[in-house]
Amino acid sequence: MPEKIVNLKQLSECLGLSQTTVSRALNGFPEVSEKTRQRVLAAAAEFNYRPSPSATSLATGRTRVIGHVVPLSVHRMINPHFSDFMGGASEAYARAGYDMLIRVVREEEEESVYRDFARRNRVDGVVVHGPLVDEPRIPLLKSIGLPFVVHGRGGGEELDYSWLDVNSRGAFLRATEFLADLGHRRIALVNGLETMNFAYRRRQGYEAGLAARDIDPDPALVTSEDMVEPYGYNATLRFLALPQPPTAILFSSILPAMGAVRALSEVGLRPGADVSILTFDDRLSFLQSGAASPSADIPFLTAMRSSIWQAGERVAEMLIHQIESKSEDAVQELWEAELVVGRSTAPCKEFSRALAKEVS
Amino acid sequence: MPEKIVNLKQLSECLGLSQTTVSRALNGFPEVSEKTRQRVLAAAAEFNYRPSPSATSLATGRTRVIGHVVPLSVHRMINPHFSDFMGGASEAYARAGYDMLIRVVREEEEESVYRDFARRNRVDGVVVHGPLVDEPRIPLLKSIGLPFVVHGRGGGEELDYSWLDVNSRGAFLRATEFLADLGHRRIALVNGLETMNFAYRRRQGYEAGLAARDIDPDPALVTSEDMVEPYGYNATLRFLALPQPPTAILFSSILPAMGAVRALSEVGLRPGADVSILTFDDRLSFLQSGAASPSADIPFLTAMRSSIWQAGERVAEMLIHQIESKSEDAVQELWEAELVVGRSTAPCKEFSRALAKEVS
DNA sequence: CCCGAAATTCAAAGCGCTTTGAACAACACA
DNA sequence: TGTGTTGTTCAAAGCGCTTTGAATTTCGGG
Repeated sequence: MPEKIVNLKQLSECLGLSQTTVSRALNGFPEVSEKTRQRVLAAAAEFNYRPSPSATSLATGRTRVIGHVVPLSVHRMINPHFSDFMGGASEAYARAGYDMLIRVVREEEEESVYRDFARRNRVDGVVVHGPLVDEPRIPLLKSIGLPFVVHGRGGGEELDYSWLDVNSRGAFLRATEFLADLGHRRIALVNGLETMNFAYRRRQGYEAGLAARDIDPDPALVTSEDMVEPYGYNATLRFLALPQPPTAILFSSILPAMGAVRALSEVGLRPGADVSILTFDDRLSFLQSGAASPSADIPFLTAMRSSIWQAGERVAEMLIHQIESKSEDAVQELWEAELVVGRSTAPCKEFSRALAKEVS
Repeated sequence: MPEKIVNLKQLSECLGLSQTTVSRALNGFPEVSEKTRQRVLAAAAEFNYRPSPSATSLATGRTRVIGHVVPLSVHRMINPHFSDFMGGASEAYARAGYDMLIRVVREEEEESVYRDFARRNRVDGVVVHGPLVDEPRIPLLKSIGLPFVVHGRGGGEELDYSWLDVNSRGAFLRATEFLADLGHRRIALVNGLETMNFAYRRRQGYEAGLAARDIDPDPALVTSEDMVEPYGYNATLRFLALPQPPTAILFSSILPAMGAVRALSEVGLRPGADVSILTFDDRLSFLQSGAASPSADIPFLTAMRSSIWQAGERVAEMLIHQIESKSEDAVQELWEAELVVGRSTAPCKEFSRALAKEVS
């Protein structure tokens, strides 16, 4: 039996009150007597009254929905980094009583979709994903006045909007120095697409790290693509075929790093012992074992870690706060990735030999 | 400058027409003269008019939004199978002009959320994910009259609701027979959680396959957990430590299978040559290389394949059709997984030896 | 017992759209 | 010239909520 639905009017008639009073009682306005409020709440519970979202949003202009606009380009929705971020965000939304709305659009439609969202109150705010080095969405959203928080940063001015980002440059600087300090001189970088600002910054960090250790960058050791597993597999095999293969490889994500592990095992090389592998690790949830297993004491892969799931949660919180406080103040958070040493990195063999010779 | 927004009333005033006529012209009603319709369309384009979704949905009861209710239990939202499905679904929604709404809820709230969705037209329909062997959501949704399509099937009566499923039992029967025909007698199963109906059916297929080849099932060779990478890693190591380790392992997803590959490489065994590995492969997008790489001619893993992305697209289409045609007819689709032979399976060594001895 | 202030409650006007039922033109036919 | 049709257009009544401005009740103090 399709449950009988009751609206505000019916509820107020049952109570012998006006809609105004019932509405106010339900929404916690102060000018309702405590006795009445209790009566109203009791009746609402009894009849299982729920306000209609469309009516509420028509009347108030607020929807309690946050939008995520996803360009159709395969690269985004698809990937587990994105969905882990969304997992975190949707939990935060759930806690605050919001829903998440996803709209997949053709690249060129993105702008007009934001305009619609804003003009017609489809959503109360949006999250901007994967900002490019030159990011047009940020000025657009500012100009139309739709609340937003960026996951990452655009390339230019950074102070007049809210964002949360990981210190990519710092993380890759640190990672490169770590490998160099193990004696590696030929360090490769398997980077993400460098139109994305985070990838661009990672490259900067990598180059700064090389410079800090007086290593000449070699263009043959750098590659930039979409961060999927086969990419790491192919890149690794290509590197190993070089006249002077790298002794360490730095990966932008754990997915290509897994591809690398597969490639190494196929050619009979061991991660760590033969080729050092260090990866940025977003702590993708499906790669973590639930309970702390004993073998997890020393992780397999050496990594710069930062949870993208938590980033999603935090971005959602920031956005909801911005919406509810109606504040215009930009809030920024820069997270540092944590270096976790695992078994996939080791001192460079050539370096050790050279060192031994020198000592003797 | 927050763009000036124009509503139906203003638009009709500019045109010197009534709201009725303008609304009908825009929505393609036949009783508007062609001349007027053209004028209206032109003006709507000029002023960039868009109807307000909340007003429309308040007036019509339709929202052009499809809901996905995701229980908070970590296992679901999190995993790439789910998000690949969602990727496919959201593309189908985009094509049809729908939005996807995601609501994360505590397990025990799920029922009341469906009730709200239905009563207050929050969404036009919902997709049911991961049906259990005994699935309460199906009768609930039927009783409240909210359109839905199930990805998978419940355990009981299957004919009175719409679903799309892969023939899990058939796929695992086939896979088991394939391994048995390579001479393997000790075949392990690394299954998903068997409260899920699909996992339950996979187990049935596996057991049927063993029975068909006169192999006694060994409980020590079967395990059932959440399908993440470390699970496959741990399970494989555990199997290898058995007094009589399996010579072939059947995986319910490519993620634990990847964990297995990692485990094997750590203990110095080769997939295929030493231990055969066969996995169900949902064609997770982030594991496919974009372009057909030459090395992809013979895939690495032998697998039963079926694209979960496409399943998402199709489920979305079925649901939209159900909503728009208002038809009550249940539609079912059962997809067959395709066996793709890769390099991770090979004849059983013991068996080959036995065979050789016999022949000589 | 009356008065003004404070505490409650209410009727009615939106919010922006769809849709019903009626009105109005235009037209052919007798 | 009047009549019935057909083709167009319209005013107004919702849809279910919030919110304004006014009305009503309550209550302490004179």
